[in-house]
Amino acid sequence: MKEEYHLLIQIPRGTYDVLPEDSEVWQKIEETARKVCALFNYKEIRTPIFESTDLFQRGVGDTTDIVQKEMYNFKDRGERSLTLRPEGTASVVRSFVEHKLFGLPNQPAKLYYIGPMFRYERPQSGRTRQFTQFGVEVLGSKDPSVDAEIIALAMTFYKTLGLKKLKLVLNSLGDPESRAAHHEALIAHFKPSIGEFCEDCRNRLEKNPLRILDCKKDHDHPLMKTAPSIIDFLTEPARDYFEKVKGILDEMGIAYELDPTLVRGLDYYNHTTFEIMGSSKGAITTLTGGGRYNGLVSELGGPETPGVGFALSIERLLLALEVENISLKSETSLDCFIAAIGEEAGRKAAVILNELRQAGLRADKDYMDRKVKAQFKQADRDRSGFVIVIGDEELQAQAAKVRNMADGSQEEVAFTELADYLKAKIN
RNA sequence: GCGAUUAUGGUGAAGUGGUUAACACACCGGAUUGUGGUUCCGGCAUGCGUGGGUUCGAUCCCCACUAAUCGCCCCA
Repeated sequence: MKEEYHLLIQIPRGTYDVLPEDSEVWQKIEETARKVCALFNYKEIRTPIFESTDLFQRGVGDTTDIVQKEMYNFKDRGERSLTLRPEGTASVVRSFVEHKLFGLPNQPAKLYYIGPMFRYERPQSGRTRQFTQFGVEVLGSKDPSVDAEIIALAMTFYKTLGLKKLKLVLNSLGDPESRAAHHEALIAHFKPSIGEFCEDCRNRLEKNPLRILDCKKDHDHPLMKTAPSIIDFLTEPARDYFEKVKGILDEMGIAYELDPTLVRGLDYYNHTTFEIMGSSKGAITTLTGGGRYNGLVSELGGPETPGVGFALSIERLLLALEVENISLKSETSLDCFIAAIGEEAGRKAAVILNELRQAGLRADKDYMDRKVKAQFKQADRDRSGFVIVIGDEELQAQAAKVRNMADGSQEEVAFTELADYLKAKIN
Protein backbone atom coordinates (compact mmCIF):
# COMPACT_ATOMS: atom_id res chain seq x y z
CA MET A 1 0.00 0.00 0.00
CA LYS A 2 2.45 2.55 1.25
CA GLU A 3 4.92 1.98 -1.59
CA GLU A 4 2.33 3.20 -4.05
CA TYR A 5 2.70 6.67 -2.60
CA HIS A 6 6.14 6.87 -4.07
CA LEU A 7 4.83 5.99 -7.49
CA LEU A 8 2.19 8.67 -7.37
CA ILE A 9 2.55 11.53 -9.75
CA GLN A 10 3.46 14.80 -8.11
CA ILE A 11 2.20 18.23 -8.90
CA PRO A 12 4.24 19.86 -11.69
CA ARG A 13 7.12 22.05 -10.64
CA GLY A 14 6.20 25.64 -9.94
CA THR A 15 2.51 24.92 -9.48
CA TYR A 16 0.49 24.58 -6.32
CA ASP A 17 -2.93 23.50 -5.17
CA VAL A 18 -5.31 25.87 -3.45
CA LEU A 19 -6.76 23.67 -0.74
CA PRO A 20 -10.21 24.04 0.81
CA GLU A 21 -8.92 25.99 3.78
CA ASP A 22 -7.51 28.63 1.43
CA SER A 23 -9.96 28.70 -1.44
CA GLU A 24 -12.20 30.98 0.55
CA VAL A 25 -9.52 33.67 0.50
CA TRP A 26 -9.16 33.35 -3.26
CA GLN A 27 -12.88 33.68 -3.68
CA LYS A 28 -12.88 36.81 -1.59
CA ILE A 29 -10.09 38.36 -3.64
CA GLU A 30 -11.78 37.57 -6.93
CA GLU A 31 -15.06 38.86 -5.62
CA THR A 32 -13.38 42.11 -4.59
CA ALA A 33 -11.79 42.48 -8.02
CA ARG A 34 -15.16 42.05 -9.71
CA LYS A 35 -16.83 44.52 -7.38
CA VAL A 36 -14.19 47.17 -7.93
CA CYS A 37 -14.41 46.65 -11.69
CA ALA A 38 -18.15 47.14 -11.48
CA LEU A 39 -17.59 50.42 -9.64
CA PHE A 40 -15.34 51.59 -12.44
CA ASN A 41 -17.56 50.13 -15.17
CA TYR A 42 -15.13 47.56 -16.51
CA LYS A 43 -16.51 44.41 -18.15
CA GLU A 44 -14.95 41.00 -17.95
CA ILE A 45 -13.39 39.42 -21.00
CA ARG A 46 -12.43 35.75 -21.05
CA THR A 47 -9.91 34.60 -23.60
CA PRO A 48 -8.31 31.18 -24.07
CA ILE A 49 -5.48 30.02 -21.90
CA PHE A 50 -3.43 29.16 -24.97
CA GLU A 51 -2.95 31.13 -28.15
CA SER A 52 -0.89 31.00 -31.30
CA THR A 53 2.76 31.34 -30.42
CA ASP A 54 2.98 34.14 -32.99
CA LEU A 55 0.66 36.28 -30.95
CA PHE A 56 3.09 36.56 -28.07
CA GLN A 57 6.15 36.84 -30.28
CA ARG A 58 4.63 39.84 -32.02
CA GLY A 59 2.72 41.23 -29.09
CA VAL A 60 5.09 40.87 -26.19
CA GLY A 61 8.24 41.32 -28.22
CA ASP A 62 10.87 38.98 -29.61
CA THR A 63 13.68 40.37 -27.52
CA THR A 64 11.98 39.99 -24.17
CA ASP A 65 12.94 37.27 -21.73
CA ILE A 66 9.38 36.10 -21.71
CA VAL A 67 9.48 35.19 -25.37
CA GLN A 68 13.09 34.11 -25.47
CA LYS A 69 13.14 31.68 -22.60
CA GLU A 70 9.97 31.58 -20.57
CA MET A 71 7.23 30.46 -22.89
CA TYR A 72 5.39 27.20 -22.51
CA ASN A 73 4.92 26.35 -26.14
CA PHE A 74 3.93 23.12 -27.80
CA LYS A 75 2.69 21.70 -31.05
CA ASP A 76 -0.82 20.35 -31.19
CA ARG A 77 -1.84 17.40 -33.32
CA GLY A 78 -2.32 19.66 -36.27
CA GLU A 79 1.29 20.84 -36.00
CA ARG A 80 0.18 24.30 -34.90
CA SER A 81 2.56 26.07 -32.55
CA LEU A 82 0.63 27.13 -29.48
CA THR A 83 1.69 28.79 -26.24
CA LEU A 84 0.23 28.90 -22.78
CA ARG A 85 -0.34 32.59 -22.26
CA PRO A 86 2.47 34.31 -20.33
CA GLU A 87 0.43 37.49 -19.86
CA GLY A 88 -3.00 38.81 -20.67
CA THR A 89 -2.67 41.93 -22.76
CA ALA A 90 -1.79 40.29 -26.07
CA SER A 91 -4.83 38.02 -25.88
CA VAL A 92 -7.17 40.84 -25.02
CA VAL A 93 -5.90 42.92 -27.90
CA ARG A 94 -6.16 39.95 -30.25
CA SER A 95 -9.75 39.44 -29.21
CA PHE A 96 -10.49 43.15 -29.53
CA VAL A 97 -9.21 43.12 -33.10
CA GLU A 98 -10.68 39.77 -34.07
CA HIS A 99 -14.18 40.67 -32.93
CA LYS A 100 -13.85 44.24 -34.16
CA LEU A 101 -14.75 45.62 -30.77
CA PHE A 102 -13.38 48.94 -32.01
CA GLY A 103 -16.54 49.21 -34.06
CA LEU A 104 -18.87 49.09 -31.09
CA PRO A 105 -20.53 52.28 -29.89
CA ASN A 106 -19.15 51.89 -26.38
CA GLN A 107 -15.70 53.38 -26.65
CA PRO A 108 -13.26 53.05 -25.10
CA ALA A 109 -13.51 49.33 -24.36
CA LYS A 110 -12.93 48.95 -20.63
CA LEU A 111 -12.06 45.33 -19.94
CA TYR A 112 -10.76 43.14 -17.16
CA TYR A 113 -9.72 39.54 -16.72
CA ILE A 114 -8.72 37.21 -13.92
CA GLY A 115 -6.97 33.98 -14.66
CA PRO A 116 -3.87 31.83 -14.80
CA MET A 117 -0.73 32.78 -16.70
CA PHE A 118 2.29 30.59 -17.39
CA ARG A 119 5.99 31.29 -17.49
CA TYR A 120 8.75 28.72 -17.44
CA GLU A 121 10.92 30.06 -14.66
CA ARG A 122 12.75 28.88 -11.60
CA PRO A 123 10.15 28.99 -8.83
CA GLN A 124 10.84 31.08 -5.75
CA SER A 125 9.08 33.46 -3.44
CA GLY A 126 6.34 35.27 -5.35
CA ARG A 127 7.13 33.43 -8.54
CA THR A 128 5.54 30.25 -9.79
CA ARG A 129 5.21 28.74 -13.24
CA GLN A 130 1.48 29.01 -13.16
CA PHE A 131 0.34 32.18 -11.49
CA THR A 132 -2.78 34.26 -11.45
CA GLN A 133 -3.25 37.74 -12.76
CA PHE A 134 -6.00 40.24 -12.39
CA GLY A 135 -5.60 42.72 -15.20
CA VAL A 136 -7.36 45.61 -16.78
CA GLU A 137 -7.13 47.05 -20.31
CA VAL A 138 -8.65 50.17 -21.78
CA LEU A 139 -8.60 50.26 -25.56
CA GLY A 140 -9.52 53.22 -27.70
CA SER A 141 -8.78 56.29 -25.64
CA LYS A 142 -5.67 58.43 -25.34
CA ASP A 143 -7.15 60.55 -22.60
CA PRO A 144 -4.64 60.91 -19.74
CA SER A 145 -7.46 60.52 -17.26
CA VAL A 146 -7.66 56.88 -18.32
CA ASP A 147 -4.07 56.33 -17.24
CA ALA A 148 -4.98 57.82 -13.89
CA GLU A 149 -8.18 55.83 -13.71
CA ILE A 150 -6.59 52.41 -13.98
CA ILE A 151 -4.07 53.37 -11.33
CA ALA A 152 -6.92 54.48 -9.12
CA LEU A 153 -8.67 51.20 -9.82
CA ALA A 154 -5.67 49.15 -8.74
CA MET A 155 -5.22 51.25 -5.61
CA THR A 156 -8.90 50.91 -4.75
CA PHE A 157 -8.65 47.17 -5.12
CA TYR A 158 -5.70 46.94 -2.73
CA LYS A 159 -7.21 49.31 -0.22
CA THR A 160 -10.50 47.44 -0.20
CA LEU A 161 -8.58 44.34 0.80
CA GLY A 162 -6.86 46.27 3.57
CA LEU A 163 -3.34 46.79 2.22
CA LYS A 164 -1.67 49.94 3.47
CA LYS A 165 2.01 49.73 2.67
CA LEU A 166 1.87 50.56 -1.00
CA LYS A 167 4.09 52.67 -3.14
CA LEU A 168 3.20 53.86 -6.61
CA VAL A 169 6.16 54.41 -8.88
CA LEU A 170 5.67 56.35 -12.07
CA ASN A 171 7.61 57.04 -15.22
CA SER A 172 7.12 57.95 -18.84
CA LEU A 173 8.89 56.25 -21.70
CA GLY A 174 7.54 58.83 -24.10
CA ASP A 175 6.61 58.28 -27.68
CA PRO A 176 8.79 56.37 -30.17
CA GLU A 177 10.72 59.52 -31.04
CA SER A 178 11.54 60.22 -27.42
CA ARG A 179 12.68 56.65 -26.94
CA ALA A 180 14.91 56.65 -29.98
CA ALA A 181 16.63 59.84 -28.92
CA HIS A 182 17.15 58.55 -25.41
CA HIS A 183 18.44 55.24 -26.72
CA GLU A 184 21.19 56.97 -28.68
CA ALA A 185 22.10 59.18 -25.76
CA LEU A 186 22.45 56.17 -23.46
CA ILE A 187 24.75 54.38 -25.84
CA ALA A 188 26.86 57.50 -26.17
CA HIS A 189 26.98 57.82 -22.40
CA PHE A 190 28.02 54.27 -21.53
CA LYS A 191 30.01 53.17 -24.55
CA PRO A 192 33.38 54.75 -23.69
CA SER A 193 33.56 53.03 -20.29
CA ILE A 194 31.45 49.96 -20.92
CA GLY A 195 34.43 47.78 -20.05
CA GLU A 196 33.95 48.72 -16.39
CA PHE A 197 30.51 47.17 -16.34
CA CYS A 198 29.37 43.62 -15.84
CA GLU A 199 28.95 41.20 -18.67
CA ASP A 200 25.19 41.54 -18.73
CA CYS A 201 25.43 45.26 -19.09
CA ARG A 202 27.92 44.93 -21.93
CA ASN A 203 25.40 42.81 -23.74
CA ARG A 204 22.64 45.25 -22.97
CA LEU A 205 24.49 48.20 -24.46
CA GLU A 206 23.40 47.73 -28.06
CA LYS A 207 20.26 45.68 -27.53
CA ASN A 208 18.54 47.60 -24.79
CA PRO A 209 20.69 50.17 -22.99
CA LEU A 210 17.72 51.17 -20.87
CA ARG A 211 18.18 47.95 -18.95
CA ILE A 212 21.65 48.96 -17.78
CA LEU A 213 19.97 51.43 -15.46
CA ASP A 214 18.23 48.53 -13.83
CA CYS A 215 21.40 46.59 -13.10
CA LYS A 216 21.93 45.66 -9.48
CA LYS A 217 25.61 44.82 -9.71
CA ASP A 218 26.70 48.09 -11.25
CA HIS A 219 24.24 50.13 -9.32
CA ASP A 220 26.94 52.24 -7.68
CA HIS A 221 28.97 53.00 -10.78
CA PRO A 222 29.38 56.80 -11.10
CA LEU A 223 28.05 56.77 -14.66
CA MET A 224 24.73 55.52 -13.37
CA LYS A 225 23.94 58.75 -11.61
CA THR A 226 24.91 60.91 -14.53
CA ALA A 227 23.14 58.80 -17.12
CA PRO A 228 20.74 60.67 -19.36
CA SER A 229 17.20 60.47 -18.11
CA ILE A 230 14.33 59.63 -20.42
CA ILE A 231 12.46 62.56 -18.99
CA ASP A 232 14.94 64.93 -20.64
CA PHE A 233 14.30 63.38 -24.01
CA LEU A 234 10.54 63.47 -24.00
CA THR A 235 9.13 65.30 -26.99
CA GLU A 236 6.86 68.21 -26.29
CA PRO A 237 3.62 66.21 -26.72
CA ALA A 238 4.98 63.33 -24.64
CA ARG A 239 6.02 65.65 -21.84
CA ASP A 240 2.68 67.37 -21.94
CA TYR A 241 0.85 64.06 -21.75
CA PHE A 242 2.86 62.93 -18.74
CA GLU A 243 2.22 66.24 -16.97
CA LYS A 244 -1.50 65.74 -17.41
CA VAL A 245 -1.43 62.23 -15.98
CA LYS A 246 0.53 63.43 -12.96
CA GLY A 247 -1.79 66.39 -12.54
CA ILE A 248 -4.87 64.18 -12.36
CA LEU A 249 -3.22 61.83 -9.88
CA ASP A 250 -2.28 64.83 -7.76
CA GLU A 251 -5.84 66.05 -7.70
CA MET A 252 -7.14 62.57 -6.93
CA GLY A 253 -4.83 62.56 -3.95
CA ILE A 254 -2.90 59.52 -5.16
CA ALA A 255 0.71 59.81 -4.09
CA TYR A 256 3.46 58.62 -6.37
CA GLU A 257 7.16 58.61 -6.72
CA LEU A 258 8.88 59.40 -9.98
CA ASP A 259 11.49 56.95 -11.12
CA PRO A 260 13.11 57.69 -14.45
CA THR A 261 14.78 54.29 -14.35
CA LEU A 262 11.50 52.42 -14.21
CA VAL A 263 11.71 50.21 -17.24
CA ARG A 264 9.14 47.57 -17.86
CA GLY A 265 10.01 44.22 -19.32
CA LEU A 266 7.62 44.15 -22.21
CA ASP A 267 8.39 45.78 -25.51
CA TYR A 268 5.00 47.27 -26.15
CA TYR A 269 5.06 50.02 -23.55
CA ASN A 270 5.32 53.73 -24.26
CA HIS A 271 4.31 56.89 -22.44
CA THR A 272 3.07 56.17 -18.92
CA THR A 273 4.54 53.19 -17.08
CA PHE A 274 3.97 52.40 -13.46
CA GLU A 275 4.45 49.82 -10.78
CA ILE A 276 2.80 49.41 -7.44
CA MET A 277 5.24 48.07 -4.91
CA GLY A 278 4.37 46.25 -1.74
CA SER A 279 6.10 44.21 0.90
CA SER A 280 6.73 40.51 0.76
CA LYS A 281 8.66 38.68 3.46
CA GLY A 282 10.59 41.78 4.38
CA ALA A 283 11.54 42.59 0.83
CA ILE A 284 9.79 45.03 -1.45
CA THR A 285 8.41 43.57 -4.63
CA THR A 286 6.32 44.59 -7.54
CA LEU A 287 2.68 43.85 -6.98
CA THR A 288 1.39 45.47 -10.13
CA GLY A 289 2.92 46.51 -13.41
CA GLY A 290 1.29 48.47 -16.13
CA GLY A 291 1.42 51.22 -18.63
CA ARG A 292 0.37 52.57 -21.97
CA TYR A 293 0.85 50.69 -25.24
CA ASN A 294 -0.37 52.85 -28.05
CA GLY A 295 1.17 50.86 -30.88
CA LEU A 296 0.07 47.38 -29.92
CA VAL A 297 -3.36 47.20 -31.51
CA SER A 298 -2.07 48.16 -34.93
CA GLU A 299 0.92 45.89 -34.43
CA LEU A 300 -1.54 43.04 -34.14
CA GLY A 301 -3.44 44.03 -37.24
CA GLY A 302 -6.08 46.35 -35.87
CA PRO A 303 -6.67 50.01 -36.56
CA GLU A 304 -4.45 52.57 -34.86
CA THR A 305 -5.87 52.35 -31.34
CA PRO A 306 -4.37 53.57 -28.10
CA GLY A 307 -4.34 51.32 -25.05
CA VAL A 308 -3.44 51.27 -21.35
CA GLY A 309 -3.57 48.53 -18.79
CA PHE A 310 -2.04 46.81 -15.83
CA ALA A 311 -1.70 43.31 -14.49
CA LEU A 312 -1.30 42.33 -10.90
CA SER A 313 -0.42 39.03 -9.33
CA ILE A 314 -2.76 37.41 -6.86
CA GLU A 315 0.09 35.31 -5.48
CA ARG A 316 2.09 38.42 -4.61
CA LEU A 317 -0.98 40.06 -3.21
CA LEU A 318 -1.32 37.08 -0.89
CA LEU A 319 2.28 37.54 0.27
CA ALA A 320 1.67 41.21 0.93
CA LEU A 321 -1.49 40.43 2.89
CA GLU A 322 0.52 38.01 4.98
CA VAL A 323 3.21 40.59 5.72
CA GLU A 324 0.61 43.13 6.72
CA ASN A 325 -1.12 40.52 8.84
CA ILE A 326 -4.43 40.75 7.05
CA SER A 327 -6.67 37.72 7.16
CA LEU A 328 -9.53 37.42 4.72
CA LYS A 329 -10.86 34.28 6.32
CA SER A 330 -14.29 34.51 7.79
CA GLU A 331 -15.55 32.60 10.76
CA THR A 332 -17.13 29.81 8.83
CA SER A 333 -19.89 28.32 10.86
CA LEU A 334 -22.74 25.93 10.68
CA ASP A 335 -26.23 26.70 11.87
CA CYS A 336 -26.71 23.25 13.27
CA PHE A 337 -25.20 19.82 13.53
CA ILE A 338 -27.18 16.65 14.03
CA ALA A 339 -25.80 14.12 16.50
CA ALA A 340 -27.46 10.75 16.04
CA ILE A 341 -27.31 7.73 18.34
CA GLY A 342 -28.05 4.38 16.80
CA GLU A 343 -28.78 3.17 13.32
CA GLU A 344 -32.41 4.18 13.10
CA ALA A 345 -31.67 7.63 14.45
CA GLY A 346 -28.91 7.90 11.89
CA ARG A 347 -31.36 7.35 9.08
CA LYS A 348 -33.78 9.88 10.56
CA ALA A 349 -30.91 12.33 10.89
CA ALA A 350 -30.21 12.14 7.18
CA VAL A 351 -33.82 12.97 6.39
CA ILE A 352 -34.09 15.83 8.87
CA LEU A 353 -30.76 17.15 7.66
CA ASN A 354 -32.11 17.38 4.16
CA GLU A 355 -35.23 19.18 5.37
CA LEU A 356 -33.17 21.73 7.28
CA ARG A 357 -31.06 22.41 4.21
CA GLN A 358 -34.14 22.85 2.05
CA ALA A 359 -35.29 25.40 4.61
CA GLY A 360 -32.07 27.34 4.01
CA LEU A 361 -30.12 26.32 7.10
CA ARG A 362 -26.46 25.39 6.97
CA ALA A 363 -26.50 21.94 8.46
CA ASP A 364 -24.36 18.83 8.70
CA LYS A 365 -24.01 15.56 10.53
CA ASP A 366 -21.49 12.86 11.32
CA TYR A 367 -20.57 10.33 8.66
CA MET A 368 -17.79 8.58 10.54
CA ASP A 369 -19.83 6.50 12.95
CA ARG A 370 -18.55 8.51 15.88
CA LYS A 371 -19.67 8.35 19.47
CA VAL A 372 -21.96 11.10 20.73
CA LYS A 373 -19.15 12.85 22.51
CA ALA A 374 -17.09 12.88 19.35
CA GLN A 375 -20.03 14.16 17.37
CA PHE A 376 -20.21 17.11 19.71
CA LYS A 377 -16.52 17.71 19.18
CA GLN A 378 -17.10 17.69 15.46
CA ALA A 379 -19.91 20.21 15.90
CA ASP A 380 -17.47 22.38 17.81
CA ARG A 381 -14.87 22.17 15.09
CA ASP A 382 -17.48 23.29 12.58
CA ARG A 383 -18.43 26.11 14.95
CA SER A 384 -22.02 25.05 14.85
CA GLY A 385 -24.50 27.24 16.68
CA PHE A 386 -26.79 24.36 17.63
CA VAL A 387 -26.61 20.61 17.98
CA ILE A 388 -29.70 18.48 17.45
CA VAL A 389 -29.59 15.20 19.34
CA ILE A 390 -31.60 12.25 18.07
CA GLY A 391 -31.65 8.86 19.81
CA ASP A 392 -34.22 6.24 20.72
CA GLU A 393 -36.04 8.50 23.18
CA GLU A 394 -36.36 11.22 20.60
CA LEU A 395 -37.62 8.84 17.97
CA GLN A 396 -40.31 7.75 20.45
CA ALA A 397 -41.31 11.31 21.18
CA GLN A 398 -40.86 12.53 17.61
CA ALA A 399 -39.00 15.43 19.15
CA ALA A 400 -35.28 16.20 19.32
CA LYS A 401 -33.11 17.78 21.98
CA VAL A 402 -31.73 21.01 20.64
CA ARG A 403 -28.69 22.35 22.41
CA ASN A 404 -27.50 25.90 22.11
CA MET A 405 -23.74 25.54 21.91
CA ALA A 406 -23.02 29.07 23.03
CA ASP A 407 -24.72 28.88 26.45
CA GLY A 408 -25.35 25.16 26.87
CA SER A 409 -29.11 25.52 27.20
CA GLN A 410 -31.22 22.74 25.79
CA GLU A 411 -34.82 22.45 24.63
CA GLU A 412 -37.03 19.74 23.24
CA VAL A 413 -38.41 20.49 19.79
CA ALA A 414 -40.76 18.40 17.67
CA PHE A 415 -39.15 17.06 14.50
CA THR A 416 -41.62 18.97 12.37
CA GLU A 417 -40.82 22.23 14.14
CA LEU A 418 -37.03 22.04 13.94
CA ALA A 419 -36.48 24.27 10.94
CA ASP A 420 -38.80 26.99 12.18
CA TYR A 421 -37.37 26.80 15.68
CA LEU A 422 -33.79 27.19 14.49
CA LYS A 423 -34.62 29.96 12.07
CA ALA A 424 -36.30 31.91 14.84
CA LYS A 425 -33.30 31.39 17.13
CA ILE A 426 -30.78 32.41 14.55
CA ASN A 427 -32.44 35.66 13.60
C1' G B 1 20.10 28.93 -17.19
C1' C B 2 23.46 29.60 -12.49
C1' G B 3 24.33 29.33 -7.02
C1' A B 4 23.19 27.99 -1.74
C1' U B 5 20.47 25.14 1.79
C1' U B 6 17.24 21.24 2.89
C1' A B 7 14.36 16.35 2.37
C1' U B 8 12.21 11.82 9.25
C1' G B 9 4.48 10.16 10.90
C1' G B 10 -1.45 14.27 9.23
C1' U B 11 1.66 18.82 11.07
C1' G B 12 6.08 21.02 13.66
C1' A B 13 10.25 18.67 14.69
C1' A B 14 14.59 15.55 18.00
C1' G B 15 17.91 11.70 16.91
C1' U B 16 21.88 7.51 16.43
C1' G B 17 26.64 3.30 12.00
C1' G B 18 23.82 -1.87 15.30
C1' U B 19 17.87 -5.01 19.51
C1' U B 20 11.42 -1.12 20.90
C1' A B 21 13.02 6.17 15.78
C1' A B 22 12.26 11.27 21.33
C1' C B 23 8.79 15.16 22.20
C1' A B 24 4.70 18.49 20.92
C1' C B 25 0.20 19.53 18.16
C1' A B 26 -3.70 17.24 15.52
C1' C B 27 -6.63 12.88 15.28
C1' C B 28 -9.07 8.40 17.51
C1' G B 29 -10.57 5.91 22.05
C1' G B 30 -11.34 5.78 27.52
C1' A B 31 -12.30 8.29 32.68
C1' U B 32 -19.56 3.56 34.40
C1' U B 33 -25.15 4.58 31.40
C1' G B 34 -26.65 9.34 25.14
C1' U B 35 -23.83 15.68 25.21
C1' G B 36 -18.69 19.98 23.25
C1' G B 37 -14.80 23.72 24.12
C1' U B 38 -10.76 22.25 30.55
C1' U B 39 -8.13 18.04 32.90
C1' C B 40 -6.17 12.94 33.25
C1' C B 41 -5.01 8.16 30.79
C1' G B 42 -4.20 5.25 26.39
C1' G B 43 -3.52 4.53 20.89
C1' C B 44 -1.18 6.46 16.57
C1' A B 45 6.07 5.98 11.49
C1' U B 46 7.80 -2.62 10.26
C1' G B 47 9.51 3.68 8.75
C1' C B 48 13.38 8.20 8.15
C1' G B 49 12.38 11.75 -0.53
C1' U B 50 13.85 7.96 -4.93
C1' G B 51 17.72 4.81 -6.89
C1' G B 52 22.48 3.02 -6.35
C1' G B 53 27.19 2.33 -3.52
C1' U B 54 30.52 1.70 1.05
C1' U B 55 29.86 -1.66 5.40
C1' C B 56 29.03 -7.70 8.88
C1' G B 57 25.02 -3.91 9.35
C1' A B 58 22.67 2.52 7.44
C1' U B 59 17.49 6.83 8.57
C1' C B 60 22.36 8.40 10.04
C1' C B 61 28.77 7.90 5.31
C1' C B 62 29.38 8.53 -0.42
C1' C B 63 27.19 9.34 -5.49
C1' A B 64 23.19 10.33 -8.77
C1' C B 65 18.22 11.73 -9.39
C1' U B 66 13.84 14.23 -7.87
C1' A B 67 11.53 17.96 -5.12
C1' A B 68 11.17 22.13 -1.87
C1' U B 69 12.97 26.83 0.05
C1' C B 70 15.97 31.10 -0.79
C1' G B 71 19.09 34.14 -3.95
C1' C B 72 20.91 35.71 -9.13
C1' C B 73 18.82 36.74 -14.03
C1' C B 74 14.11 38.54 -15.14
C1' C B 75 9.41 39.63 -13.84
C1' A B 76 3.42 39.93 -11.79
